Amino acid sequence: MAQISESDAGGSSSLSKAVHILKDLAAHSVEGVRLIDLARRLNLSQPSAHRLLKTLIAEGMVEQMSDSKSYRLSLEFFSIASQASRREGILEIARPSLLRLSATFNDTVFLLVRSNFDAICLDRVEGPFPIRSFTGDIGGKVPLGIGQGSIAILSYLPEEEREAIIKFNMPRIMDRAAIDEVDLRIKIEEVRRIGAAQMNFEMIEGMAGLGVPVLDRNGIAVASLSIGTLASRLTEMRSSTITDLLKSEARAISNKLNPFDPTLRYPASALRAQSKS
Amino acid sequence: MAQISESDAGGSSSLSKAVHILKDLAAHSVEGVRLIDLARRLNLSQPSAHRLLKTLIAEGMVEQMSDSKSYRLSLEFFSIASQASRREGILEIARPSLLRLSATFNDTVFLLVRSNFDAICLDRVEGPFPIRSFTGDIGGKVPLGIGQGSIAILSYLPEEEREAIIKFNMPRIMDRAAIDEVDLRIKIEEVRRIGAAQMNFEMIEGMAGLGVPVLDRNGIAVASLSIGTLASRLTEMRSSTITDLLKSEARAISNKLNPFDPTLRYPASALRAQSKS
DNA sequence: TCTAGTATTCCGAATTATGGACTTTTTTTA
DNA sequence: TAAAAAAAGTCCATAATTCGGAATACTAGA
Repeated sequence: MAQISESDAGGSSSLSKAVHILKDLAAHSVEGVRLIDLARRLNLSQPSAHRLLKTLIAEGMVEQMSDSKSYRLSLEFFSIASQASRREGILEIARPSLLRLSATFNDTVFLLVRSNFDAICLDRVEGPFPIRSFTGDIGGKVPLGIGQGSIAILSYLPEEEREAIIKFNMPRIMDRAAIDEVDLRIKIEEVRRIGAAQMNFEMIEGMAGLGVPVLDRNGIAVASLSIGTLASRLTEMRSSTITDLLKSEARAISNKLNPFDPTLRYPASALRAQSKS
Repeated sequence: MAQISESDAGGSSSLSKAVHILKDLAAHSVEGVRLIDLARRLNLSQPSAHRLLKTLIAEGMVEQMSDSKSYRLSLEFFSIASQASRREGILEIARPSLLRLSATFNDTVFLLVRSNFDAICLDRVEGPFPIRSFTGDIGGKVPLGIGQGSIAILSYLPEEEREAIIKFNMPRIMDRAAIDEVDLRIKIEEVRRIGAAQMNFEMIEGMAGLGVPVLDRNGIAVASLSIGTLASRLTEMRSSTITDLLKSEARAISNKLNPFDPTLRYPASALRAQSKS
């Protein structure tokens, strides 16, 4: 699954390897990872992998299961991350919307957030039907351009940025979906016209979905709200109601998100006073 | 705040520094962190800090805010971290119980999990009253021995381990609560007798709580279920009902956790087949 | 008990990180 | 608005750290 990723351009280092290790551990967090498998998957020598793991353990990011010798991410890692009070952020703000939507439609609802060239699934509320989606579970990533939520975001990025992303992502997209650049551009135009991304053609058999962007104050997408459901359940009528509700929740989130985003709006100097060590 | 931590014993490395950077970024995630401040706080030369940050950015763990030049953790980091909490699946398994409990009592319910010498709050469902707890929000940590949920776990660890923890944690505990070792040991015995930890003496004024352990098949605590409420609401009668319900939910979780905990019970070989790269 | 297959440790070779000095950019002050 | 100050980012010779082959210690299965 998780490739070594990216062009190895320039500053490779032991740190990169360590990060790859963390990612690999995350990808196999349930069963844990054995040293050998890790080393093989990431093309590391066994001693190197071992040394890095040892350091990561010393730093509390990783732990070794006592039964088997397998390694996995430590909870402290999770704890550190959640300490980062991005908590005040979109996740908490959006959660009530997700719950409302899920309860209203009896479908699975997703919150995707843009991260560079990808959309990351930040939250997900399950409906009663088992849904297969591109993003997979919370934490999953898709290239911008695949799936409704993801396309909804892509469609509402500044043109220049969008172009760059399309250029970069097109190969990745074609790799995973039967779409070419023309299809994608047509789709984007449609999304911008309607304000929502609907999947007519089924990219996963039997599945369908609908996504709308969550915009910042400049009208640029930072996230998206989407639902995934059985294709048979997405009739014309339902689909229009759903779109409306998604849009209104997205707007609600935008409003809560925007009024004060100090990290973006205020001159950096104004904040600095607080951060005396 | 965040110290450079620990004895610098043995394997120091650039990786350690990188981890310190990540922790520092986590601690200052609201405003973002400037290169200089980071370097000063962590005793790094500016070029080193810069180089490490560059690598972390290349790996997608960190991003640079475009307005100021400050750095902060990227969403991908959070994405990886959230995988860490999914390890045992206990989060998903326990959530329904939390919801039920919270709905039944109208109080705040916590799921704590053991992590080395601490208990980490993995999940928390809010009741209508604002509750202050030791663990704080999701992701928060307390030393094992402080608070009901935490004591519930401590009480059901193997004796030897428990002793080691008490020895290690006692200073940290006394630092934060008016309890000495004798009090703690008496408390633990009581918990083991009753099967639940109840806070009679109020450690946070006006607050009270009740916690029960979630045991693995060997009767060792891996987590705890607890509620936090106003002291005035924890009458004798309520308290006994609540205890019963907590216990029954804890047992339910245990059962779901145990019958198939492949990572623990099955010969490692049985699992390996699946984990072909 | 023996025999893989792994995990862990050692250690000399060499690749990599390091920080002083320098350039560029941003912010503050006059 | 310009000049000064502060911070960000870059370069490079030096020094230290990482690297991986090989040896050793475990562990599970036969």
